[in-house]
Amino acid sequence: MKPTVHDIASEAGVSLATVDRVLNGRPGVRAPTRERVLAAIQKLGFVRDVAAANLAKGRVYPLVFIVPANDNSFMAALRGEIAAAGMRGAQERTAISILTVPAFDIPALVRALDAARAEKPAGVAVVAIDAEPVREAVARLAADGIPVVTLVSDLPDSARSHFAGIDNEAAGRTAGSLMGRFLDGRRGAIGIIVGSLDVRDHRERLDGFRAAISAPYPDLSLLSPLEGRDEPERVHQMVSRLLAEEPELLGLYSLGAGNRGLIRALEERRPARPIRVIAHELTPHTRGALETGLIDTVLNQDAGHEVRSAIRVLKARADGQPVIAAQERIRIDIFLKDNLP
Amino acid sequence: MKPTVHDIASEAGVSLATVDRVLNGRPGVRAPTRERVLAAIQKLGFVRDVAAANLAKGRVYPLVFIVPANDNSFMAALRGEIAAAGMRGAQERTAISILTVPAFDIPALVRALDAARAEKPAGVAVVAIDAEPVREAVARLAADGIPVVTLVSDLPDSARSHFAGIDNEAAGRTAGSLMGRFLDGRRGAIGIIVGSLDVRDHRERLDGFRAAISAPYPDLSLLSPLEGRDEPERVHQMVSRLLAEEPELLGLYSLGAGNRGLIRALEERRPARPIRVIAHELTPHTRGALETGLIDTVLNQDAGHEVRSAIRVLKARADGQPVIAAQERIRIDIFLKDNLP
DNA sequence: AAAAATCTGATTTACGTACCTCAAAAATCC
DNA sequence: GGATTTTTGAGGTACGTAAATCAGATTTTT
Repeated sequence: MKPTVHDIASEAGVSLATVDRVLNGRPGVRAPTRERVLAAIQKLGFVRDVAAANLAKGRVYPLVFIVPANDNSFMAALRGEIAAAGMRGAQERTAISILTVPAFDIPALVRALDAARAEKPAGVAVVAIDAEPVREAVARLAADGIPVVTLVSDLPDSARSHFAGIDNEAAGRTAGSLMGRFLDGRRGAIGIIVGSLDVRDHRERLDGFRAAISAPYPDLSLLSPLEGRDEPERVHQMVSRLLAEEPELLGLYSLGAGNRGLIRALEERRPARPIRVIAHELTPHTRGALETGLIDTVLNQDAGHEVRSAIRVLKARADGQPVIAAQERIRIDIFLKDNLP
Repeated sequence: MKPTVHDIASEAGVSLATVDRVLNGRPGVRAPTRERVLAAIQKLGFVRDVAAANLAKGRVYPLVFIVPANDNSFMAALRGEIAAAGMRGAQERTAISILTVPAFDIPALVRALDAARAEKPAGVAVVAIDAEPVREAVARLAADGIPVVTLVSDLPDSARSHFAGIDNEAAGRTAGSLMGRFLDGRRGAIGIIVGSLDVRDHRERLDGFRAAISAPYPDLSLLSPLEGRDEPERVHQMVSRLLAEEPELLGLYSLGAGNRGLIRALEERRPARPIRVIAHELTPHTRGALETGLIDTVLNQDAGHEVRSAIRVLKARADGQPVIAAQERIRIDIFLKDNLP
C-alpha cells in the first residue's frame, strides 16, 4: 500500500512531528536526522498526498487576473475561461478575481497592478503591455514576493516569473510555412493585416511570417502590412480595397483580431477569385468562415489552456515549488474545417 | 466561504446522515426530504469536495490497460504514457496494470479481456481489434458491470462505453484537405500507404482522404493504396518503387505506421523532385523528417491525452458519474516543422 | 391496534496531512 | 556543572467527506 507519513516516521525511527518538520521545511531538525528521514522517504517512495495536504492546510490561493476590456472574441473567450476557472475555484482552492482595464492603456494597467499588489494575493496573471512602467509595476509585485505570470502577451526582461502564451514568432512562421506551401509555384502577392505594430505579439508574428516566406518562396511578394487596429470596420475597409485593387493577390494573412471585417469583405468580393486565407484565433466568426471555406486555416492559442496553465504556475510558485516548463508550454493549434474541435 | 455538508444539513433542517444518503444515492430517504436536501444544495451552491471525498472513501481504482505488443513508436509511446499514468497512480488513487498482447491477434486479445475480467477491476481500457469475438468479450465485461473504453482503435456497436481516440475519418479528410491545397492547380498522382485495410482506423482514414480529394480536385488522381503492414522494411520497398516508377507523383499520404521506411525511401530518392508528404503520428522519426523537410505535415493523436481521458472516463463510470463528452474529445493535431511542441 | 418495515437523527471513526502545544531529551554555552 | 538553547517526541485538533452503528420516529402492513 502507498506509504504515509506514519510509515516514514517508523522507518526512520523518528516521530511524526519530525517527519513533518522535514517535509515542510520547518526548523528544528539536525542534519543527520533530516538525512535519515529523507532516506526513508527515498526508500519507501513516499509521495505526499496532495489532496490530503490541501485539505489539511485548508489554504486558498487568492489570484488576481488583469485583462484588457477589449471586446473582441478572443479576449471575451479569455475572460470567460477565467470566470470558468473562478467557478471551479472551490474545488481547486483558488479565489480568482478579475480586473479589467481599458485596452492598450499603460497607466491604467499600472494602476491595476498596484491595486492588485495592495490586496496581497498569492499571485497575479496579467495580459501585459510591453512598456517600461509596466515592468516597474511588475517588479514591485515581485519585490513583495508576489509571483506574476504574463498571459497571452509577454513582458520580456521583467520580473515576471512565467509566460503563459504561445511563441508568436513560431506562430508567424507556421502561418508562413503553410501559406508558402499553399501558393508554391505561383507568382503573386500576399496581403497582411495586423492589429498594430506597436503590439509585441503582432510584430513577432509578422517577423516569423516574413522569415518563412521570403527566402524559400521568392516568387511570392509580401505587401506592406495594413494596420486594422483589431477593429472589424477598419479591417473590412482595408481588405475590401485590397481585394479590389490588387489583381495579383494570392493570399491573405490576418494576424490580429477584427476578423469579422475580413470575413465580410471576403463574402462581398465580386469575382470570387481563389485566395488562400490564414487567420488567428478560433472564434465563432472564424469557425464559421472555415466551415464555409472563406478561410483556409486558423491558427489558435487555447485560452482555456493558457488560463489553467497560469493558475497552475501561480499556485506552484506560491508554494515555492518548481514548474515543469515543458508541461506548461502552450501549443500553436492549426485548424482546418476538417479538424475543428 | 464554500458550503460544506454541514451547511447543507442545517439549511435543510436534516442531519448529516441524511445529506450523506442523498448525496451518495443511498436508500432510506423519503422523497419530500430528498427534495429539501436537494433544494438546500441548489440554494447554497454546494459542490462536493472531490479531494476530501476521495480521501474519505480511500478508494483505489484498479484499472487494466490492454495494448498490443507492437513495436512501432506510437504504441511504444502509448505504453509509456500508460506507465507514466501508473506512476501517478498514488496521487490519483488508481492502480494501473498493463497487459500486452501480440498485435492483430484476436484470440490473444480475447484471452486478455477475459483475464482482466477475472481480476474484477474498476475498468478496462483496450486497443480494440474490430472483430466479433472481441465484441463478445467486451460484452462479458459489461455484463459484470465493468466499464470498458476503447483506446486509439474503436469497436463500434459493442458494449464499450466510450472511445478514447480520434475521429479517423476526419483525420483522413484533414489530410486530404491539406494535400489538396498543397497541390491545387496541378495535375498528377498521389500515392497512399496504409498499414492494412483490414484495420478499421486505416480504412476510415482512407475514406476521409478520398472524399476530401476526389470531388474538389479532379486533376489529382489517387493511386491505389499500398499495404505496408506497418513494417518499415516493406514500406521502404514500396515507396522506393513508387518514387522510381511514378513520374507524375506529386504527393504521398502515409496513414499508418512504419514511417521509418518511408523516410528512408525519401532520403534515397535520386532526382529530388518536390513531393508533398503527409504522415501520421509524431514520433522521433517523423519529427526528424519534419525538421529536415522530408515530410511536410504530420497529423497526430496525443497518446498522453488519450490515456488520461480513458482513465478519467473509467473512474467516472466506476462512480456512476456522467462524462462530459465534449471535454473528452481527442483532437487531431496538425504539426509542421514550425509548430512542433 | 400491534407488528413490521422503513425512514431519520445523532454520533463516531476514518482517510492523510498540516500545524499547534507541551514536555522531555540532547546538545551547547559560560 | 548548571543554565541555556536546540532538537525531538507525544499528542492533539482540524480539513470535508464517507460510512457505519444505534436509537428513535414514522409509516405501512397485518
